[in-house]
Amino acid sequence: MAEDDATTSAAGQLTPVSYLVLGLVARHGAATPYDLKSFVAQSIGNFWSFPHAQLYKEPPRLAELGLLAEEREEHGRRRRTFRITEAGRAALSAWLAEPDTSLGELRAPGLLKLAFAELGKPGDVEALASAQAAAHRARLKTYRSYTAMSADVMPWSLRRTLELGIAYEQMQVEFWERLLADCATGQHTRR
Amino acid sequence: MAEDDATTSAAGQLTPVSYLVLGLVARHGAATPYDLKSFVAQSIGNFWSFPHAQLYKEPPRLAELGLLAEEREEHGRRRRTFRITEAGRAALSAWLAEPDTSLGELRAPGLLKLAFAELGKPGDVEALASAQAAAHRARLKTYRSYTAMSADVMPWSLRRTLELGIAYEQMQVEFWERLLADCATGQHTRR
DNA sequence: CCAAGAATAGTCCGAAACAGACCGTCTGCA
DNA sequence: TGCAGACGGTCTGTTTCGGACTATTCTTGG
Repeated sequence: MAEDDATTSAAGQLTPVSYLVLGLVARHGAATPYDLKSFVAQSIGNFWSFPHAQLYKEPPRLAELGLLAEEREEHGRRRRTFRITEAGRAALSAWLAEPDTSLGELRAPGLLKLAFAELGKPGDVEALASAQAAAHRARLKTYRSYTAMSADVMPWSLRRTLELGIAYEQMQVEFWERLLADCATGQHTRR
Repeated sequence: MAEDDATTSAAGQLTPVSYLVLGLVARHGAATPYDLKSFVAQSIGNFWSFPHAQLYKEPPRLAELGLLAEEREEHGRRRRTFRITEAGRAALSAWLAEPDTSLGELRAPGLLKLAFAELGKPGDVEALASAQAAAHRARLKTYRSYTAMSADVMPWSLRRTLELGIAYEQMQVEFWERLLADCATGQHTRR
């Protein structure tokens, strides 16, 4: 397999983190790992946590694959700045072009606890539901405050993901509040 | 710290998987790792994937901590059967009793792709939205078929988590269908 | 002006998680 | 009776994960 087709040859080794990095670098023109860390923290990181160590490890790896170009300060903080290459842009485009049918995961500790609520003491569910509702309400509020951002810092695609985040949190709040209400009326063991 | 308080001493080393195993064993009285694997596959595994290797590794670990009791066939398939101990029941109760405020994660590859959609070709988003909507509709249908199950195999707590699953998938379907509709009318780049 | 502390920027490591290959055992039924 | 498919389990090599740790630069108030 020749190296002149980065799209094909590298695709197998690219993970979600890879595309996250490629996408962020492409969007911003150039970025240091630290920049990536910040971008992630205020966007996708809300849904999907990426340990920052990964955001430092991934760019050099992508550079080796020829998808990014690296340039490093010699002195001071020795920042590493990355830019996307043509091959990188191609790999990103190819990924964006293939529609994804995978469903992802919903790793919610509260949900796991609820699944075994029947084994706990009577009051436990109420407390859980109440805590969860509050936590999700808080996050919903945060998300809503983001909607005020201007289009410059928030491309439409990002705004769309924010909308999903809002819809998700709203659903969670409704779910836990409904559960709480049913607990109050003794409905929860029936149905 | 004395060993006579398993609740306190073991709590630090217990992960979500631990409680999943404790809970399943408690619910069913006794279980082999293989049973756990099956239980997980048809319930929580839909939201949160646990590699089966973990469900084989965790029970012996919990047995060492005194939270499970192990008993093994000497011949044939050499099944390992686990039962919950008093200490295990206590640890589980303690976990259920503390309300959880963590929000969990939403690891959805489609969402990641959407976040960078602005960098792709015009038709890409439609294809993605269409594929995602279809996938979530399919899962929604599966979940709905589960609601027919009797209360024997489906305790109320599990039924509740199923309800959340349904609400979640419904929200996803609506989100992607709305996006698709907006694409058709050229709305997506504005807003 | 300068010291303290906050924010910036990056490295490193051990412990888990993870995916999946692989291997025996048993049951039903053709 | 033989074999397909479900059962039941072990193992291994990578990645991921979380967090501790270091060093540089900026800010601010005394």
